[in-house]
Parts: sequence; structure tokens; C-alpha cells
Amino acid sequence: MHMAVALAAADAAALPAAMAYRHQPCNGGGSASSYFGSRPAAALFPSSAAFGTGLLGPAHLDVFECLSSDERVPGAGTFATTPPPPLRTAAERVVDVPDAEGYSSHARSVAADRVAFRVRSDEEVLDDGYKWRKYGKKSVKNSPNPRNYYRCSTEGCNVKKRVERDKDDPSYVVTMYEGVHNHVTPGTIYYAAQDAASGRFFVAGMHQPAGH
DNA sequence: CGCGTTTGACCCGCGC
DNA sequence: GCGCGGGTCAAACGCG
Repeated sequence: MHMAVALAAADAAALPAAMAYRHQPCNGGGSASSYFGSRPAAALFPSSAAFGTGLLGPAHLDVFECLSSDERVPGAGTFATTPPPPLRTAAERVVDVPDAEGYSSHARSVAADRVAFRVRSDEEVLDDGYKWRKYGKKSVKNSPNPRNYYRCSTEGCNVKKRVERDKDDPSYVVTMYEGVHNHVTPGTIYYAAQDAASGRFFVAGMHQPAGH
């Protein structure tokens, strides 16, 4: 429940700066909750809530980037200057990681429910409320850092995620989610909504708001 | 004993 | 066809 408090109390200040002043969740306007099926923005952006409270250790909020082909940019951190991408369905979203060639070549060729983002963190694994089981580890060609593979440990849910340190800046952790959870988070998280006028985020409640 | 991690092997797609 | 690189499997192992 602490995550909900964090979101509510800290408002936009607790959210990644890029998301907040851009008035758009990083994977499409207002679609943060739609990406993970019924999941709230808090689950998609674990660092926004958990990092702000300091509950998850020495991760930092100062740099948080979402990387997707919808708003692909030549360099990290520059997407804030691009116009908001049009709304799309989750299935159409193809995610790319501009900085990681290993991701780019693969992600570009496959249309899937994927989203990747970079978080400056000392922690390798970010607690996003779900229970993950590690099933593989690989060293990637263009990076000195190994890539770890996780699968959602909930039965019947085959969501996967990959975690690796940025090859250029090891202080960043690149996380890519793939798939849509078909269950709720083991830990309850409030839904975050976005105020149309101010663009600020706020806690909308325990359930996805009606009409969305 | 159940669950999660580790780690080498295996598989598959792709480029040459 | 072959080699390479990325992704997954699964047996062994560790831990609570």
C-alpha cells in the first residue's frame, strides 16, 4: 500500500520528470494502464512510486527514461522534445531501445506488447509489484554486462522481462517488459490517473476508472 | 520440501 | 550450409 501513498502524496513530483512535464505517459498518452492490461501506471513505472519513497533502496528519480519506437529518438533523454505520439493499442506498440543495438534490431522486427525503459539505479532488479522468476542469463555482444531474463511466476501468466545494465552507463538499468499480465498484482496498487488540465498524475482509486 | 537461482546446453533465426 | 548471437530449457543447487 505504500506505493499508493507515494503516488498520492508526491503527485507529479514523484513521477519521472520526463513523464510529468511531457504530460504524457511514456508509452502513449494516457495508455500507461492499458499497456499492462489492467495494470496501473504504478506497475508499469515502478520507480516512480517506489523510488520516490526510498523504499527500494538507492535508486534515483533524477533520470528516468522510457524508450519506445513510437517516440524513437537518436539519443537518450531527448524524447521530451518530441510531440506526443498518437494513441495506439497496446498490440500495435513496438518498442525500441535507441541506445541498445541488441534490442533495436530485434524489437523493430517484431510487433509485440513491449516496452522498455531506463532507470538510474544501483539495484539490478526493480520491484514492480509482480513476482518474477529468473530463467536465464546471457552475455550480449555489444555490452560488457550480462542480460537477465525473468518470467512472471504467476501461473498462466507468461509475461517476461529482460534486465541489463546500460552498456554506456552502468549506473543505468535497462528493463524491457514483454507481454500483458492476465492477473492482478500480488501487492495491491492504486491506479494512477492523469489530470487533463494540468497533466499531473494522481491516484484515481483501486480500480481502473470507468470509461477507459 | 517447495520455490527460486544458476549455468551450460540446446534451439532457432538470420546473415554470409 | 555454417557460424554467430540471442533466447529458452532444465538439471543441479541453494535457501528458508
